[in-house]
Amino acid sequence: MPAIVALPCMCASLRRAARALTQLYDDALRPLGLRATQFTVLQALSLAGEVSQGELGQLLVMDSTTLTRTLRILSAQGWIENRPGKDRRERWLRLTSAGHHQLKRATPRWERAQARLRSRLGDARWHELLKVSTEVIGGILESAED
Amino acid sequence: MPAIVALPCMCASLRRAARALTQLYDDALRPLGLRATQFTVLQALSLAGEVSQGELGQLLVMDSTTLTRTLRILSAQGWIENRPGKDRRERWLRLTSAGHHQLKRATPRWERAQARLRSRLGDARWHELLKVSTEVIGGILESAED
DNA sequence: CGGATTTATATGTATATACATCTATTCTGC
DNA sequence: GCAGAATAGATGTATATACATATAAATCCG
Repeated sequence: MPAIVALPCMCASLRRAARALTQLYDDALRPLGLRATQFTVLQALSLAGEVSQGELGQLLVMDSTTLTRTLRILSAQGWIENRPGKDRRERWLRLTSAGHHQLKRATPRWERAQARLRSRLGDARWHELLKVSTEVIGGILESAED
Repeated sequence: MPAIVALPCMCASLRRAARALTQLYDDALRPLGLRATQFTVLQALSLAGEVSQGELGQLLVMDSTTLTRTLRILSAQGWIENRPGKDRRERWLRLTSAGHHQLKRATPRWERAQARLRSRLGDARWHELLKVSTEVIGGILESAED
């Protein structure tokens, strides 16, 4: 096993960690034909309830046009549905019952991946990483204001 | 500015942070026609010296076949060159002088992005995040051994 | 009210990413 | 040394991602 060398660039370091994490979660979810990213969208919709595509993009800090393609895949699987709102430019998204079911089926595997990682990291670093990976975004969005 | 909501999934949280970071660094490097990912490869090669594609993949925790495409772009720009090693399956990679020059040109912009983020985050969290984002990978690779 | 502006999403395009598979090469056991 | 296994990288394919631009709808202002 190669030792993991620190990188001086925060962006490179976080992207690298994200790649490694994605491997772990993708492996866990692969038997269900679900990618980590797709699981994230299902879980986010389950937590957020009915939201517009733009709101989902804000929640995930993801360009809302990027979501167009991912949502199309999830729609094709029958896991989400969308309908126009009063403002007919918007699309309101929610899980279908098949989507709820798929999320439910995937959740134990996701929990095992989380638990495995958490036990390897230790609770302190686990919470630390979860917290800082959320906080760091604020620092970036502030900068972008100007 | 939307408040950033914590996500329960570590993978989702890290991927989201990586997207946000990538925005910041891409914005900083855009005037040079360089993506954050490409900068990462140039910087990694500068730090690592001449390495094979596989070794670079290990350093970045990136599938070495993924590198094939990125390296092609950097080669087309004249920033890297590769030659076969004694083992003729391998490709040994290194920066060209144009590559060194491009890295040098990009470095001040990268440093400003790093400094901006670091001052927003504070030194403690900056170091924390850099450390944990490196350590978390070990936890994953161990799991994958079995 | 109506034209100009803004906004939400879709589409075209380029890069990032991994996996399955393929080819060329090296290594291993005999 | 050779046949079979293992390895390095290339290629095909699918998804992830952002940006520029297009389209449609809403809002603003005179």
